[in-house]
Amino acid sequence: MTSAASPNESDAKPMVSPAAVRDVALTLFAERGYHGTALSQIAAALGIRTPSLYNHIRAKQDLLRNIVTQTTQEVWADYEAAVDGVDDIVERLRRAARVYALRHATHRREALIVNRDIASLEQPARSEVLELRRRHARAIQGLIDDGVALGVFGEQESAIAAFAILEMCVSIARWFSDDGPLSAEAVADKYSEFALRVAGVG
Amino acid sequence: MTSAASPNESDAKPMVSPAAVRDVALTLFAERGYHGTALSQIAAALGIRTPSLYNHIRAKQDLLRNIVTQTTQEVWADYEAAVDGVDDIVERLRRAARVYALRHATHRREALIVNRDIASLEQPARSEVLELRRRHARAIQGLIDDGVALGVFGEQESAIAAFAILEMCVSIARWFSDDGPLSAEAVADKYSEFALRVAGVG
DNA sequence: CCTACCGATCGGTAGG
DNA sequence: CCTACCGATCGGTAGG
Repeated sequence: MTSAASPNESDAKPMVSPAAVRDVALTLFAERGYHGTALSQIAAALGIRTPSLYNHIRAKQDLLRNIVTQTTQEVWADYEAAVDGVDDIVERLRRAARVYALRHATHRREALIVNRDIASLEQPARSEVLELRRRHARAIQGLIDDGVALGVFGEQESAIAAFAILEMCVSIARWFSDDGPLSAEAVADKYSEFALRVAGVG
Repeated sequence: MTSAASPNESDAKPMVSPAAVRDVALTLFAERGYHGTALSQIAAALGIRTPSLYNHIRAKQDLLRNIVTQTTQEVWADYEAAVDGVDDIVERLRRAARVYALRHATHRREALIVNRDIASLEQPARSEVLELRRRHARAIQGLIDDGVALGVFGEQESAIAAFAILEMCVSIARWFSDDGPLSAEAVADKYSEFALRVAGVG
């Protein structure tokens, strides 16, 4: 009885790591919010006592900052990769919306936390995250402006349309399930079509 | 110096009421979330001590329940009034989306709380609110189904389109300002157009 | 990884 | 509307 216990839960032995703490925090923050989650709950889910968490993290706030900043940076990297080398403006917007929608179906917990607990993120991280999000929104707005200039998109209110498209995609995190009838890819395809319609394509 | 002090803030005298407590709670819950707001902060904003709040409320949870249930009921009443007596299916969806969008521009704090702190609402209120929201979403989905059956709308995935439309409107609460270039009515008009496009009109 | 413990703050009550 | 106070819980530290 000294080795190879069950992976986690109440009566297990070892098996805790910074990544495991982060994963539990991801689940609980997404469910109850940052302020609604106590470190004692994270510890309990891992089968350890609260002070033992400090072998893996330095502070509760670090968990939030880690989750939110990493996710936001990945969103921007996704965007750049999605439009890189693509010339057609319809295809650029389609891909930008698609990759954003896809992330919200495949990283639901991260998305819920980013969009709910940013106010709980301390400075300077909060400002950095907000700046990166603004850059993303402006990029989407720029795509719409480009399409309008080319006579391909009809929506003149590009800033509002960009917000509407992004937030529509964010909402996927609130209902998507891997057990549902549609795959993450199918949902992403559908939402990228919605995005083009909002931009006034065709 | 015995009567008629400034309306509120630190050095005022009387002027607190259940409605005033609710209004401050609305602002602080919207800013920091339910669990992120302490009753001591609400009291401080009103210029009174924490225990004095209990002359106006019975518990912190009552404030949240009051805000969330009232808002949700108003949303449903808005919907029913908006489509009542309207036959044309395009106009029905336009009005349903318009009134929902308008509410999110004119009741931003309520909207932010409803969409962020429902998990903090205790039972049975939470189930009641979620049921009413589902009814609303199904009603929007029904409008899309009707339009598709009539050959007016092109979007077959009516459930997903309904969610996308609703959440797009919700997001207005995250950026709208009365000081911005567009009025609440202009924004509501724009979003109701977005809604029709998502439904695949024309 | 633990027990023991810290000061601070939480929502809320007693009793004016 | 207040002061005084309650038990519970918070994030976090000491010291193994």
